[in-house]
This record gives sequence, C-alpha cells and structure tokens, in this order.
Amino acid sequence: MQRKATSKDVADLAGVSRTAVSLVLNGHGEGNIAPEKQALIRAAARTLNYAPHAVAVSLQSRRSSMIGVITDQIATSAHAGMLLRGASDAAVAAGYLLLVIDTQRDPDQEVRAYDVLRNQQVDGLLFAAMSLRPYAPPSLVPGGPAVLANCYDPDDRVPAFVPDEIGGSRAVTNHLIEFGHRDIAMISGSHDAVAAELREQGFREAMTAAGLSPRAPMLAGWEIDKGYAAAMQVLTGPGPLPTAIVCANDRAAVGVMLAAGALGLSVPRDLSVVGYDDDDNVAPYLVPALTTVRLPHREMGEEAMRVVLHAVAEGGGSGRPGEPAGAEPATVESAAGPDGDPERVPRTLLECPLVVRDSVAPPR
Amino acid sequence: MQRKATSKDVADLAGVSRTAVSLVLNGHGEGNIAPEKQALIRAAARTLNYAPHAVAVSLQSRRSSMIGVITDQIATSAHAGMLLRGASDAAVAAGYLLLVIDTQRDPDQEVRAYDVLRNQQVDGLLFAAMSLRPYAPPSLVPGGPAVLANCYDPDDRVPAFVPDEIGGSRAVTNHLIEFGHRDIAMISGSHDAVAAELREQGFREAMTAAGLSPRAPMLAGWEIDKGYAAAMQVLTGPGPLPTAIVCANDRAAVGVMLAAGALGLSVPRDLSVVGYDDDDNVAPYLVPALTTVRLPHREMGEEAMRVVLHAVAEGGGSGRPGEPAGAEPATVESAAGPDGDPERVPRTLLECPLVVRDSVAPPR
DNA sequence: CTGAAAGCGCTTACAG
DNA sequence: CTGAAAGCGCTTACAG
Repeated sequence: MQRKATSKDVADLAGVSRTAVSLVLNGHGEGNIAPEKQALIRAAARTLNYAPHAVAVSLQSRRSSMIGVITDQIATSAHAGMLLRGASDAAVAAGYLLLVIDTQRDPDQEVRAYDVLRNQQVDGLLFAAMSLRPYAPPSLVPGGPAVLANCYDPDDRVPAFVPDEIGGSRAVTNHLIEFGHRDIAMISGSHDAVAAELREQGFREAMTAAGLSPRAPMLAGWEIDKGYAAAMQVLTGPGPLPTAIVCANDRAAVGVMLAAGALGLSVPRDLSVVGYDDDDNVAPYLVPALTTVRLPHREMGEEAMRVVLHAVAEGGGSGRPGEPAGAEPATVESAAGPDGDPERVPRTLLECPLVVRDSVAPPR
Repeated sequence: MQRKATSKDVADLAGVSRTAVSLVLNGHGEGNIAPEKQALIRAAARTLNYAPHAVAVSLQSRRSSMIGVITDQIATSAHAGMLLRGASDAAVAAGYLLLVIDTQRDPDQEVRAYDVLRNQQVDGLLFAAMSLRPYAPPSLVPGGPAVLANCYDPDDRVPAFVPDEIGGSRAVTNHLIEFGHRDIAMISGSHDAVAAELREQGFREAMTAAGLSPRAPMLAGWEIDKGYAAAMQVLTGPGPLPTAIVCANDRAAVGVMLAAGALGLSVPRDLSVVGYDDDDNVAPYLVPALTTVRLPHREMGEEAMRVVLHAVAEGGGSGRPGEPAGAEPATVESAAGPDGDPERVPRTLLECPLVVRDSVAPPR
C-alpha cells in the first residue's frame, strides 16, 4: 500500500502552508484565503487524492466520529440485524461510523467492551439487545451519551426505544375479532422472555375489551416444534375447538400450520392463524402467507442512534435528549418515577404494525 | 464524563517521566527502569485507572488495531451473522476491533466504504458476502491485506474462504442413497445464486457415482412457498413419485413439508426430505427435525480473519498468507491459474458437514 | 537507569 | 490574507 498523502504534501504542491490547506478543505477558506490559492489547494488535494488522516483529526479534535455499539447476540436472529442496519444508516448519514462489539451476554465481555470503547474514544454509545429485555447499564456510562434499543433500564436513567408489544398483540387479536372469531386460543412463548407476558397481556386486553372471555394462554415456546405440540394438544383435546390461534411468534405459527396439515385442517378455512415478528424469511412465504405483527427493529436502531447523535452534537455527557431527535414523535410511555423522580428519562414505545396477509378468514 | 487520565498524570503521580511510564506499561521496563520505580508506576496507573488513549497510540504507531469489514447484506440472513461472530472472535482474541460497514450491495456505498476504512487507517480488510458469490475487489485494495469470506475473486488475486457446496450436496444425497432411495428429486434454488448450481452438481455427482440416473433438478427458489409449489407439482404430477426430495435450502424444505401435510403424506414415512443451511431457527425444530447440511459461516469468518491478522502481523501489504494461519489445515482447492500464473492465491474450501436428524427413513 | 526531545498528522489561536 | 507555533497523547531513539 502506497503512503497516503498528508496535508503537508498538499501544501507543498499548492505552494502554501498546511494552515491554508486545513482552512480551505474544512470550508473555512472564505475571507481567510485568497480565492486563487483556494483553487490551487483544491486542485492539489484532488491530484494527490488527499483525504485527512482520521486518526490525527480525532486526536486533535477529541472526537472520534465513531459510535460504540454493544450488542448481546448479534448472530441469533435474522431480523435483529435490521436494528443494526437502522443504527448504521442513521450514523453514516451523520458522518459517523459504528464500532460494534458483541458480548454474547457474557458479563466479562460486556465490561471489557465498555473499556475498549472508552479507550477508542467513541463519541457515544448504543446498547442493543437482540430480544427485548431489561438491562441496567453501568451507573456511570463511559464514552459519552448512551441510549438503549430493544431493552430498557429498569430505573429509566438511560433513554430507551422498545417495541409496543402489548399494542401489537392487541392489534392482531382485534383483527381476528373483527373477522368474527369469538373462541381464540393463544399459544404463548416461554416466560424467560418478557415479550411473552406482554403479548399475552395484549391478547387478554383485546378479548376483554370485546366482551369475550379469553382462554388462558398455553405456555409453549418460541420454536416450530413447540407450536406444533401445543397446536396438536389444543386441536385434538376435549372441549370445543378454537376457530383461531394467536401464536407467540412466526416460528410457532409454522408449527401450528404443520400440525393443522397433519390433522387434515386447512388454514385459514378451518382455522385462522396469526404470528408475531413478521420474520422476513418466513411470514411472507408460508402457505398461506402469514398475517402477523411487525417488530420495529429498524426503527429502534434508527431512533436510538438519532438520539445518541443528537446528544453528541449537544456536547452532552448524558444521553438525555434535549429535544426529540427524529421528525415523527414516537409514542412515549411516560415513565415518571413513582415519586416523580426528575432523574428519569423517557422510555419510548415504537409501534408494532399489523401486517395483514392470508392466514385469517371468518370462522366457519 | 470525567476526563481520562493521561500518561502524564501517571508520570506526575509516580514522580517519573512519561518515558518511564510508557516503557513500564508496555513491558519494556525490565533492565531499563529501576524495580522500585516500576512498582510506583504500576500503582499510579492503577490508582488513576489509566488506559492508553487508543487514538494517540494509533497515530504514533501507525497501526489502528482495527480491521475493516465490508459486508453486503448484514441483515438478511440469520446464520450469516455467525460469519461476523467468527471474525469478531478471532479479531478480539488478537486484540483487534472490527469496523463494520454494510454496503447493501450498492456500488457507491462500497466505494465509499473503502475510502472511509482507508482513512480510518484500518490495518486490514475483510470482505464478507452474505450469500456465496463471485466478487472482484478493487485491483489495489487499500488499507492493508484483504481477505474474502463467502465470496471469491474470479481471478484469485485475493485469498478467499468459501463453503464446499458441491461436497455438502454430495454428502446429503449419499445419505439418502445409503438409506436405499433410488428415485430422488431435487428442488433447486434459482440460479441467481451460484450455490444453486453447485448444489445441483453435487446431487448429480452423487447419483451418478451410485449408478443412478438423476432426475433433472426442478428450478424453484429459496423460499417456503417455492418449495411448496414445487413439491405440489412433483408429488401430484403424472409419473412415478420420488421417495425422497433434496431441497435447495431449509426454507424450501419447510414448504415441502407443508405440501406433504396438505397431501396427506407423512414425513419421513411416506417421503424423505433433506435441506441445506442448517438454519438455526428452522432445521432443528421442524417436525420431524430436518436432516440437512451445515454451512461453515462461523469458520469462514474465523479463518478469513486469521489470515488477515496473520498478514498484518507479517507487515505484509498483500493479503497473501505466508504460512497457514489456522491450526487445522482446511481443504484447499488448488486454484492455480490456467497458465500457472504465480499471482494466484488460494481459494479455500471449507467443509459443509452433514447434520443427520429425523426427516429421512428408508423408502416404503 | 533516566528524562528531554522529536514526531505521528492534524487544526486552531495568534502574530505578522 | 498568511504562516509559524503549539498542542492533542503517545512512543521511541538519543544524550546524559
């Protein structure tokens, strides 16, 4: 690799000082440097293919133009990558780069990640969980402002962006109710993920609001086989058969469809099925295509990054957003402390939109 | 955020020069600095929680300890994340950090990515494709040694690590043959992905080697619904029904299972089914669990990163590995140029291991 | 054994 | 309008 051109090279070629080069190339030329020299400098920079040495700039400016991202399980889930994509897009648009470290949920690695990121002088920090969960960041987060995505500080000391799980679940359930379903079963996820309880709650709320008495959700799990087993049970067991099933997620819905097939039931004619997640690789391609709820992964990454960037721009040490960063004001769950603690900071709920496809029909 | 301690702070507290601090903390103390002073310095560093300013170190050493990673679609696929994980693990273990930029296959973004990474002074470069494809990197790759993962330079100027698709496909097909299947259908992916042809080739090779005449692979696609449609056709069409189906990937296999269910066929009793990819979220949980082939995503990331790191350590400007970096020597496809071109560099084939589960049984 | 000096590449007061 | 100087925090010859 050939040595990169430095500002000195440009200065020499243009016959000026490095000061002049810096001024012009950073847009402070006007009124300071003679127009002809400006042209000379720009030409020289072009010729040499000059680009400032980011490390030197960073050392001088005390800004790295890098945002540290700590994730807990980057590899596990397909759509979770969208969170990173949203964050990356927002960062790149603002001239920032992402330094991503995955901790694999290992506390040691997490501590080290904070250290490394701090030493790399990141300007801000984003912590992203791959599935919704509470997360208490170190009390004094190093490395500038910090924001949480798809996780939340139980004490709300750090701003967070999370999906409105309850709302999404309410929405799909209502969709079923509008189609005329009255006996709806729910196959829930395991309670090691907080999303399971939230989705159950949404289901119950929608049923109750419609004057229907909800069946107790069946605890199953998040995988295809769990959905299969639960569906086998509910669809063969004694008692009346439900006309629709709300699944914990799209994969469980695959299991339900497989079970329906094995039982000779046709979806949606004999049974309506809905999922959750809008899994890119699954939901649109199931036969029939699955009606489900989309998780705002990308939005979480984007919004969270915007808030970080905004705080960085403010020169703030805290991740507290001054004014809303994004254009569209997201739903805010007023997370006021029990005693109105002024240290609390907003936890923003992002909509989980209903995605209507072909797996729902009126009950027979 | 409180100001970080500098080496000057440590020097002052310990009553020595910054030189001494640097020497001791970098392990060059012995024989240079009096033992008592060494202790003093270490103590001071501890007290102040000193860690060297990475940016300053980088500027001075002309090494950033960062490896740039350019990906083309980080978000699309779940298991693809494993590639990143493997790369990250290898990098972190060697004290390197990853600067990841996703280009979304936009050539403009790609060009910009190289620029940005070069300006950030990355010590080396990894280019990772999310699905196997040819990829010609810029002729003079900037930013130190470069290696390709899950993609390959048609001219083999840059080392590459790719899955042995043909071998994997041969292996599953043989598995079916060993179970006694003689009439095996293949539902292939669309040919926009090179993996499709490779997997077809493996299928054909295995059949031919066993003295069986292979059916022509059916062109379908990579999604559930394509597998479903193709299965419907092959399983209802005129002519003899195959006793087993080789699918382009796991998702297509889901479609096949769905179709089998709709047709009243039981897998594996009435029909054996195998997939490809060993999709974490799908294959182990299908009912029955899917016999498939695992893609060495993690290994590709790991091995490729090791080669980059090795080349960096060599101080080499080219990504040409001197000696093999990893312990286990991977299968090497001798990609010698047609005329023995000495500029050619190895393209390494990583094994795609067969993963036996429950979706295969002897034909009835 | 120890510390003053130079230099990595840049930008920003400051003096002409 | 222009350039010499200082300084970001570090490490590495070099002179004592």
